[in-house]
Amino acid sequence: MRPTDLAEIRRLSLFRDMSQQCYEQLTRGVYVQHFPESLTMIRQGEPADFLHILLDGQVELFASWGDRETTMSVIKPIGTFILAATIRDAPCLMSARTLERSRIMLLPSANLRQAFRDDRGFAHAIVDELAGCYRAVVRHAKGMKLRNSRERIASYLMRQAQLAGDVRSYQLPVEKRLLASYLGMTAENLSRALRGLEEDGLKVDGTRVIITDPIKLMKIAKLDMLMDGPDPSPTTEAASLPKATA
Amino acid sequence: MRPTDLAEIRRLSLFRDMSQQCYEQLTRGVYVQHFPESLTMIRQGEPADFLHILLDGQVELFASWGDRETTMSVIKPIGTFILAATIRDAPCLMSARTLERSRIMLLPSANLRQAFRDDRGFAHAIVDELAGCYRAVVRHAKGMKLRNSRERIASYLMRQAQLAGDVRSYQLPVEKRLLASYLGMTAENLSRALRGLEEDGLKVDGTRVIITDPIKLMKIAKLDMLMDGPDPSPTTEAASLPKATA
DNA sequence: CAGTGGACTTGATAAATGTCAAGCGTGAGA
DNA sequence: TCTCACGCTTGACATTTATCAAGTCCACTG
Repeated sequence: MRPTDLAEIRRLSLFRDMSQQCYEQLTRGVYVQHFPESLTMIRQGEPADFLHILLDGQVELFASWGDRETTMSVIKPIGTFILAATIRDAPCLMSARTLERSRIMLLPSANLRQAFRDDRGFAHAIVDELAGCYRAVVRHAKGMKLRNSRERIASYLMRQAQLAGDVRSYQLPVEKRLLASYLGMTAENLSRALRGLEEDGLKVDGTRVIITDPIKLMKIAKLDMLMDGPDPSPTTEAASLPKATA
Repeated sequence: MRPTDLAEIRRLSLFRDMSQQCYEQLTRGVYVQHFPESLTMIRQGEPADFLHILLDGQVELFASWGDRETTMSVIKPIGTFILAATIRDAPCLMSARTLERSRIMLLPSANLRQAFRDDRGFAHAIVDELAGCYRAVVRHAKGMKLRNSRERIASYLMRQAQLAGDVRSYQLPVEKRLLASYLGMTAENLSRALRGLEEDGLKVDGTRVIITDPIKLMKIAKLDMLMDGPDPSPTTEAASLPKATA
C-alpha cells in the first residue's frame, strides 16, 4: 500500500479513533486497488473475505434470484460494503459491481475481527457504521412497501435535490435504468411516470432534473425523516466518550 | 428485577460472554416487564431509550407513512428490537406493538453503550446480533423486490414448514391479515392467492397449513439460502476466540 | 342467548405495473 | 464518417394487485 493511501485511510472515521498499534496491525494485510468499470467484484453467496471500502468511484450492490435482478443500493465514497457478512463470516447476500472505475480498499475479514476485539474506538466505529447500514435498508424496505412507484420517484428525486444543497436543478447521479431497478420498477414505467410527474412540478430532461414546483411535488413525495433521511449525524455526543459534561 | 429473571438473562447469548463486573453494572438499570396484548410500546420517530429484549410472547415491528401501515417483522423469543436506534442514539424507524401478552426486558441505552465500551464479549455479541438483523432486512427487501406475491407466499409457507422441522403440516404462527401485511399485499389478495396455490401443492384451511406436494410448491417458492435463510449459525469458530486451532 | 365486532372470504371492478415490440438518439469504435 | 450497440421512450396489451362492497363465520360479551 502506498504511504499516501495509508495517510488518507487513517483519517477515515472508521479508523480515526484507533490506537496506533492496532491501526498498524489492522492495515498490515490491507491493500488498495483500482477496478475497471462494470466489473463484478463480489457475487452473492460467496464468502466475505474482505471488508470493502470505496475510496473513489461508484459501486452498485444488487441481488438476484433466478433470472431476476434488482439494485439494492449504490455506494459512493467514502462507503463500506459487505460489512455484515464480514462480521458474521457468512456468505454475502448481495453482489457488487463497479459503475465506474473505482478505487477500493480491501481489509481482510480476519484483521477486522481482530481489531474489533482489540480496539474500542474501532469497535465503536464498526457498530456505528453497521447500524447506519441497517437503517438504510430499513428505509429502503419501507419505501418499497409503503409507497407506490410514482411516490418513490418523487421522493427519491426530491431527496437528491436536498442532498445537492436544496437545489432546484441537478444532474441524475445514475442511469435511469439503474434508478428504475433501485426504485423497484421497470425502466419503461419510470419513463412513463416521469412524464406523468410533469403535471406535479417535476421535469426531467435527459439526466437533468428540474423541480419546477417544489410545493406541488412535495405533496406526492411527502419526504419523511424516518424513510428518506437524513439520519441524525452518526456518533454524536451521547454515543461517544463523555467530555463536555464534566 | 427478580433474581430468577437475572439468572435467566445471564444465559442469553448476548450476555453469556460478559465479565461478571460488567454484567452487574449493565443490569443495574435493567428491568423486566409484562405488556398486555395489542399494546404499542414504541412509536416510530421516538428516541430509543431502551434496547428491548423479548423473553416471552410475540411482538410486531411495523412502519407507517401517512395513513398507510406495513408489518416489517415479527419478533419471537429470544429476540431483540431497536438495537440500531439504541446504538446510534437515533429515533426509531419502526413502531412496535405486542401481538400477545409479552414479557420484555428493557435495557437502558446508556448502559448498553457503556457495556459495549467496557466488555469485548458483549461488544462482539452486539455486533453479531446487529449483523443478523441487517441480514434479515436485506432478505426481506430482496423478497419484496424479486418475487411476486404468489412467490412470496409460497416461499414463506415452505420456509415455515422447514423451521417447524421439515413438516408437511403446521399451524400458521400469525393471523392472515398480519401475514398479508408482512408479505406486502392486501388480505384479500392473500386469500385469493392461497386459493390459487391449491393447484400447486398447498392447502390452507383456517390456520392449518398443509403442503400436499412439496416438489410442486418448491417450483414456485424456489427457496434460497440467501433470501430465505437460514443464516450460518451466528458467532461460529472463525468469529470467536480461536481455541481448537491452537 | 342474542348481539356485536373483527377476521376472513368472495366477486366485481379499477388501478398499477409489467411485457413485448418498435423506434429514436447518441456515443464508442471500426 | 459510418455503423452498431445500447439506453431511453412510446404504444398496445397482459398481468398483477388494490379497492370496494357484501356476506360468512366465529369468538367474545352484555
